[in-house]
Amino acid sequence: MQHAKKLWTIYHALNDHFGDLHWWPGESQIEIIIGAILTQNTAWRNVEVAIDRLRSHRLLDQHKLLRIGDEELEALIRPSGYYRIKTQRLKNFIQFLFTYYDGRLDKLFSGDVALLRKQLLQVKGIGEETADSIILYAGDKPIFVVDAYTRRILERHFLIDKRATYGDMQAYFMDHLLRDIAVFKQYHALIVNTGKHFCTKNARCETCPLQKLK
DNA sequence: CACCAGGCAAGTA
DNA sequence: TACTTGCATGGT
Repeated sequence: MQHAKKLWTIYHALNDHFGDLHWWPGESQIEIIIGAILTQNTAWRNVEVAIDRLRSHRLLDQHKLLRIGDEELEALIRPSGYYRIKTQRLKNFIQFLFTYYDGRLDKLFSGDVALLRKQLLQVKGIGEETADSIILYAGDKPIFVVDAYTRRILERHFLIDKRATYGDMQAYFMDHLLRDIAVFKQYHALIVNTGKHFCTKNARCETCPLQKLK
């Protein structure tokens, strides 16, 4: 109850400041999935360049990506960094999609969420945050996405201790908020924006909308 | 120049 | 379980 109240207070403070962020940026399910993999430990602006290059080559399409050679894909996504390993990660996902779901995203997202999450985590290169981003933003299914900003903000506001795992933090949100897909999407988006603008690694801004809550 | 960015896997102890 | 390291580009 106490936790729920804090989380809603934070949500409303951030929501008043940033407004509706309409996440995830991306026009199709496959584009969102590709972005989720490419943005791993990488600035989003670099990912945008890579995605635009794929778009201009009409490659935001699992059927096309199934056929593409490693070298061509590496060259196209190079601006997003880790381009060799990310090429393999993208192809790992595409292989998975065709092996178990006939290459169809509607099939991928038609079953049980918990099972889907386990399956995604089997794909080499998809960890918890990437799996949850795919499920929430591409699949439009209720799950909360945790990232480095989430940990930093929760720690700085004494809502979790340093030893908390990803699952601990995810449960913290999912157990104390309404199970509302739109809220989950917006809350994570608000956290990322707060992290980018106010709560960077070694800078804490006095104008952060959360400062006045303390 | 150093440090950071919407992680993950593999190795070590 | 809990650290450590490699992966790579582009902005500040």
